[in-house]
Amino acid sequence: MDGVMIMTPIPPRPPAPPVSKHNVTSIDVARLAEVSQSAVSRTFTPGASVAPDTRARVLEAARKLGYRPNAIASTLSSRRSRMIAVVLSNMQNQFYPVVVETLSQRLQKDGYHVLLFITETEDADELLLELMRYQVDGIVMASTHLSSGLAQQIADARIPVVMFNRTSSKGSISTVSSDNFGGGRAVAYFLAAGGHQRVAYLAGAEDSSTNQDRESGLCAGLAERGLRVFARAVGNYEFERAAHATRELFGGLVASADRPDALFVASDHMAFAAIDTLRALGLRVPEDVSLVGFDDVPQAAWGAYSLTTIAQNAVSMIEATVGMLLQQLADDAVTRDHVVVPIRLVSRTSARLPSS
Amino acid sequence: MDGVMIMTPIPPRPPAPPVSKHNVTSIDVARLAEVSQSAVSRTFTPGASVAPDTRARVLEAARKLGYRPNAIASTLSSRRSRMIAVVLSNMQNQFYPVVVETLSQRLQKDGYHVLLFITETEDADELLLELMRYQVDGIVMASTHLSSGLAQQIADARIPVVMFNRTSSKGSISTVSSDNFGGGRAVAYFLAAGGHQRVAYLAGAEDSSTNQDRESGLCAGLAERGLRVFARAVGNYEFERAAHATRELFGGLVASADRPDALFVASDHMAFAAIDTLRALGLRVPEDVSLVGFDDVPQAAWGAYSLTTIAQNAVSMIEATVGMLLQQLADDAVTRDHVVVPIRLVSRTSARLPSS
DNA sequence: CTGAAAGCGCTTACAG
DNA sequence: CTGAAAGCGCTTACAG
Repeated sequence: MDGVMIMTPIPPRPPAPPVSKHNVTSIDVARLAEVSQSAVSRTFTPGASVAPDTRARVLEAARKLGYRPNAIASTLSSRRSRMIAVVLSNMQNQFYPVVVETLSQRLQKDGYHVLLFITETEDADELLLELMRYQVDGIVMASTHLSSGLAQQIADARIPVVMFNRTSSKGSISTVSSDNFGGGRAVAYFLAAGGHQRVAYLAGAEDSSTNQDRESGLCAGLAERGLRVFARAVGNYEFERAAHATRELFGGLVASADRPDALFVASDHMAFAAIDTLRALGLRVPEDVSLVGFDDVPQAAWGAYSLTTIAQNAVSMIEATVGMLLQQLADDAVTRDHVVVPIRLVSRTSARLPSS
Repeated sequence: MDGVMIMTPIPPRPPAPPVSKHNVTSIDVARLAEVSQSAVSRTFTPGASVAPDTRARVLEAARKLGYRPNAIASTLSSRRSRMIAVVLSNMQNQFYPVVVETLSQRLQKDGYHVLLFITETEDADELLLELMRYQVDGIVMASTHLSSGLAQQIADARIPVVMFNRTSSKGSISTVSSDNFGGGRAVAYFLAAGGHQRVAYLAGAEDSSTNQDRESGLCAGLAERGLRVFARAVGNYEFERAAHATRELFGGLVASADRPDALFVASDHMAFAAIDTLRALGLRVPEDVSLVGFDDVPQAAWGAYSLTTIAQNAVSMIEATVGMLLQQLADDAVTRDHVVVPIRLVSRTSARLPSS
């Protein structure tokens, strides 16, 4: 029966109640309240000057009629939609659902709404242009990169953009990211202090700034401790590819003394795949291999993984993002800032502790 | 340094290029193409009648000017926004990120956009009213319930609504859900066939239709096999509460022969908490306790859990949801259908298999 | 504080 | 197929 659906039609609704098709507008309210349409508009515009009793009569009439200002009409005339576009890919990585949830609640708190776009592809240009048709007040890009041509177009249109959890080589767009380099280095220090000699790296997407910075940090930190990256494979931030990369790194060396004794994985999502794979190979975590992830997604704390990882402070990152957006909206000016949010190493049980 | 941010200001942009603040409109395009503004509008309206060479001149002019029709103005005059509101809570449960991703890609394919609302609270009414200000073409409710008063208002406004993964006792709103009763019953059959005698149930939110149907199915199925639910605790679809509920069910009985030998958990998300907790208590899954979840989220397949579970067919559910929405939009009529999508038991290793 | 009126940028009968 | 024009429901100077 797979794939079949059971439809249970319900008899047609009883004849519609005598509700006019006409939506109630500010003019209807004005008529009932015996004021001008402008007065109605002002009553619903924060900060506009309306006499207290005018306002009271308007509100009363609005309540009676069930009036709500039409946000689309308001957008057309005020050029403010109170919509923020959020562009994402990769909802598989639990970091992003957390971000979407926190971000959307944060924006709702300030009366903004989220227009969501999910794209797996690199075809961000067409998508962004489509977004701009909706007169969004700002854009949060937590996915892909921006072509420089498009970045220029958006800047010309005076739409604030923030790149979230990625930096741009051009520096021409505002960015918010964690201290990825510092995170990679902290892992290096931690593993070196734990006496590990052969630290492998499981990379995310090669062309992503997060991966590059985390890896640079790891290399720099290991170098400071007289070590270097012992082995490396690429997981592209994907679960299956991470499992495969782990097999590459350990597959032939399970019984060998020459296998990595530690593995730094560029994201928790890939780290779960790595742990599953190591265990399937018969290797124990952390007795045989210490493992450290990056993100501190909710599952990292789950008992079956208990992942030592670098925590990204999603709340701070979002606070910075929203702050930058709202500031630019308030000033009616597009700026370019680069915020780097500190990270924190969360030690659980997937990596051997420094013996000290 | 936790909580501190490092801001790296970038010098102000060079003087803006000579781009007029004026957005390019259909009038600008009409002027350049030497046609009427109506002709421009028709060129961008699928199905409108425009002579081929008029269209060509318009497109050429539009390309030169970088023109894109303003979707807000279009919404105001056509009363079609091509935006669908999606209301969610609980992005922690990985089923919902999967749904958001699939749903938003499915809608994008048809030229619709997702206006996202995340609400933890039961205060859906205010939220929905706010949504309606944006003239959304339809609403997908994958969260909370609808007060009957509000449901009526929405129906009066002729806005199609689909309740996703929940049913309503009133039947006055379209719904799409899995065969939750059938899923619960399938679990009962499966566990009974595996020789389990003491089947416990870890409930989701008591007032949710999904929980009620899954539990009814379990009870019915067990009854058919001459069994009944041996014990029960409530996890409310939350991870921590599920862990706590598991301790309630097994805490004092670890060494007892009188503890449950199987546990059906109303969602995978809670099932992960249950497995972690059982293991922490020293109980083996499935040797000491068989465990079955519901949803088949991506993590259910992860090695550390390898969860036997009832798979919801998210793609079919979404297809049905979008189909109903688009159909109603096309017919300009609000209907009420109830779609039930078949489920499938996915047997992994967290539950003992029927010996046959 | 208030009202009349122009304007935001489209769509859509209507007449040709 | 085409153009002139009304209208969608607001906001916002402007004048009082």
